[in-house]
Amino acid sequence: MNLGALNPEQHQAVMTIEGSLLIIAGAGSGKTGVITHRIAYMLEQGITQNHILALTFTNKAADEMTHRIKKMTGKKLSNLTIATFHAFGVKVLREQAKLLGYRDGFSIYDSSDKREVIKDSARELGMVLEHEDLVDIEHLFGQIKTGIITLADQTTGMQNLFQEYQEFLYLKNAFDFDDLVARPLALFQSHPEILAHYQQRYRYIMVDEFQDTSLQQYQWIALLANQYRNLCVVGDDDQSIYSWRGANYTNIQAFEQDFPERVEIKLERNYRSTGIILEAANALIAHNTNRKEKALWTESTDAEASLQVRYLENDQQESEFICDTIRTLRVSESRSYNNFGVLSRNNSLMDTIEEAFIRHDIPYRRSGGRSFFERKEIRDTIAYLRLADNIDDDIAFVRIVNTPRRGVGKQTLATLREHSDNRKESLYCTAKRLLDWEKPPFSAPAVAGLRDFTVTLDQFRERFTLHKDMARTAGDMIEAFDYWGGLLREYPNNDKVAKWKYDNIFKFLSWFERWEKNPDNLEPKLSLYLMRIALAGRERADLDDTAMVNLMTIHAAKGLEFDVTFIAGVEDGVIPSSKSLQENETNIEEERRLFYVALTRAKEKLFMTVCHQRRQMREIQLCQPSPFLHELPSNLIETEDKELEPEDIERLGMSVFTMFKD
DNA sequence: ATTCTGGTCCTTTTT
DNA sequence: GGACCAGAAT
Repeated sequence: MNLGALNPEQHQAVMTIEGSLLIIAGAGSGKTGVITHRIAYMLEQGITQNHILALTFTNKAADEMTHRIKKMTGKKLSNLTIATFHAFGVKVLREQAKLLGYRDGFSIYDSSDKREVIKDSARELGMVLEHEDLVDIEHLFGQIKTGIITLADQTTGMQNLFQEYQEFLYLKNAFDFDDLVARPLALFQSHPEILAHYQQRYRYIMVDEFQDTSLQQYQWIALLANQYRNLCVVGDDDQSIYSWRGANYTNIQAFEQDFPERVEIKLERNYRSTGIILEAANALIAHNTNRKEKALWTESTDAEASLQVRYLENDQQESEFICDTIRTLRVSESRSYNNFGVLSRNNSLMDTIEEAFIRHDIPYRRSGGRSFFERKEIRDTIAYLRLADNIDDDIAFVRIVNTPRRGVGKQTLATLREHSDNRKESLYCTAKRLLDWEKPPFSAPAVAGLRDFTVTLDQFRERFTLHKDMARTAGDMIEAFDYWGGLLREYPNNDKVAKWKYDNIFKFLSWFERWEKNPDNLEPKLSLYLMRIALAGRERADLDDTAMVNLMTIHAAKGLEFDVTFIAGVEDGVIPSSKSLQENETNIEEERRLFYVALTRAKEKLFMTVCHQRRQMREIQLCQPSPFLHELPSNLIETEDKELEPEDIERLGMSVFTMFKD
């Protein structure tokens, strides 16, 4: 380990391993390096892996850290816990599942699964829900579970629905995302002996991205750290961008109160961005109130550096500009594709850009948004696996019982539901029970379809319990269910699409296989893989290290950096998002932080693009530049074709007029 | 009667 | 491009 490379503040942060520690780490201040060095130092001091817990927000960050520490120490890290809060929650829940009446191999429900369960619960109570109600309730239940609001304050109808929802989850042997934090916390609060057990085990705790912890997550780790009080939190209040998910940057203040003996270290030297970019970012964030004063500084002065704003006519031209610039810079400055990052406030903006990348043959990697794992064929495959693993997973059952089509429709499902509700039995078990009747209460095709389905699935369930060649088994299962035939029927005159989709499935299975066969993987079980992908969700396993341009939301870009960064759609209503401001005007500060995060991703060159008009949901919308642009010192910004000179504003006015004429 | 097929609305950010 | 509801095909 080379501690010499650290600056004095970083050095102090690494060496302070006993007691509580608050590290305020500005953007690009080498935070990850400090955390990994600190863990490596602990190991060097003879602290066993067992006693160390490091919590992060994304799997990517956790993997990156593990990788770096492994490289630094050259040790096998099988007992070191570096995980996301949610993954750590799963670990605790697996260890304590019995206590909660759950069986091993429970399912984890994401928000669309959650919505289905709410629907089921409502149906059970005879409630009819509009789509909007559903979204609201989903949100409400999340808030109840994360402790933002209390169940007792809700109407009796809502309380009943919530109870029913919980009951349904339990019957399906499933947890939703919020449970992964809420249940372990509740367990620690109600069972002192369990808490004591985990306190003994995890004596050194570290939390990354502390500004993004929810109140509940903070309570959880504060409880865990209460015995040994070796808690180190690392955060930057200026990069708090998850308040909509319950993140509460006042946790920093709570920490200061709860751990008065803490040591506080500020990392203010930035190693990432050039002076121009940093100065602009500092000027922007200074507009926020109620923040910890920071002065980021850098010694980097680079002649190549630049900060540009480009005004384009529409989103097509914006995409063209981005493509052109990437292609030009790649050649003229011999940069590799993966040194480029293209960021946007929301997913939908990326569609046009993505199309342009395809048109121009620019290899790209799109993360966040509708990812690989959200493709229908992949979700179907996962549902097959989920049901094979957890027979009570009704949501998976409903998804695939008629995929490919096998004559099991609405009516059959209704009958099935009716019979399962009476007995509190899962749909799959109900189906099997009813099929054994002399005269099953289904139509003839449905009987045949269900029979086929259950027989095949049972056969593969058997094979999965061997925990051997699971990816292979999964492939055989897809084949046995004739997914290929289903695809051909679905795309009768487009077998290219069918082929592509089928290939996706096997690409997915090859990742599964790689995970399964990895020698570092101590417990290759189907349920563990399913949990892993449920938690990794949108993050695609970065298996291919081919150079690709990175296309992502600003949220997804946090913690990353790019030599050349584009921020697309720097327009009023996009960033700051009108939706967000509608919700609450004070959200402007969070939107500003979001923009701050975007700016500070750039190392050398930063391009911001603004369109005059943009196609959104079949309609052409006129756009104004983002008010945040005025908060950047104008002397730093280059606008190559000075389009905002008075005569051009007039021209813009003209085009607005022409628009309305149509 | 039941499954299937073809038209509508809507998209902030994610573990 | 998907979830939803209304008619067509079996």
